[in-house]
Amino acid sequence: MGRAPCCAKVGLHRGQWTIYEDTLLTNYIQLHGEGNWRSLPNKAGLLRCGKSCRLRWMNYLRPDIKRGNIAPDEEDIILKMHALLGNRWSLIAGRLPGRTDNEIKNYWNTHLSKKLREIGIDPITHKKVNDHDKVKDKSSSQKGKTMKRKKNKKETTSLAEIHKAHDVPKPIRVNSFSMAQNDGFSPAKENGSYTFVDNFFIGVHEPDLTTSTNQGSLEKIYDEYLQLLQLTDDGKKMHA
DNA sequence: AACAGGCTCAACCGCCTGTAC
DNA sequence: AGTACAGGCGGTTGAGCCTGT
Repeated sequence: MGRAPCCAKVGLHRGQWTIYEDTLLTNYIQLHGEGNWRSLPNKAGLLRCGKSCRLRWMNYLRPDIKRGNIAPDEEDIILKMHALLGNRWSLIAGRLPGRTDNEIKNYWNTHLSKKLREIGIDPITHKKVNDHDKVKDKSSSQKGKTMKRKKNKKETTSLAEIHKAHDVPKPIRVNSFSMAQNDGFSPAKENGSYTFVDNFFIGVHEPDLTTSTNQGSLEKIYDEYLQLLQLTDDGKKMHA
């Protein structure tokens, strides 16, 4: 028996949300709270898929959404977290209050991955690439819109497989982390303005701890994730 | 000014996971 | 234990804007 679609798609609105739809959704959630996304559109009088409502709320309408450019310290967190976790955008977003996974994903794809490539860092492995690879990559990035659109599934799968090579444990779904600070953090090696740990690129900016986020310093955040990875790794060994 | 190509980001799609029954 | 459903996630798309020629 096949899986039922998340919603009947016939007769539903798609594409850009109107101000009226936004108002309906916001009003409904303010009255009844989040959740029950499947039944929400009917109750709120929206001709939208429940998933679409959830996405609109999470990525745009939520009152705690932070708008505007990504700050350098936020960028550092993204780089460090991506180096540790790969494309676990929701986990990374959990460390950036007011930022959404979609926003971070977009920022990574449009700015950071490009930036890394320009300074000779592979955005997937976070390791230095040689000049030959850089040239190759540059030429491929200049391909036209059509070529970009024709990117097929197979290619993306192989990228996903590369990510798996990080051997990053699949995280449990959580909204945020709260862990004890680990004091066993080894200082990063400096290479110009780039920061490497054992030849593994973890950031462009020198972390400015005087402008750290209200979640704590970057070092602390980084420590937490290292500890998390350590714990998960220990757990695997215990079960093996 | 007009056009083409590039860039950005909101939204969609399909799969995965957790949970209730 | 098996099944179905709801929610969540990451990858991808495409409309609209920007920029260079």
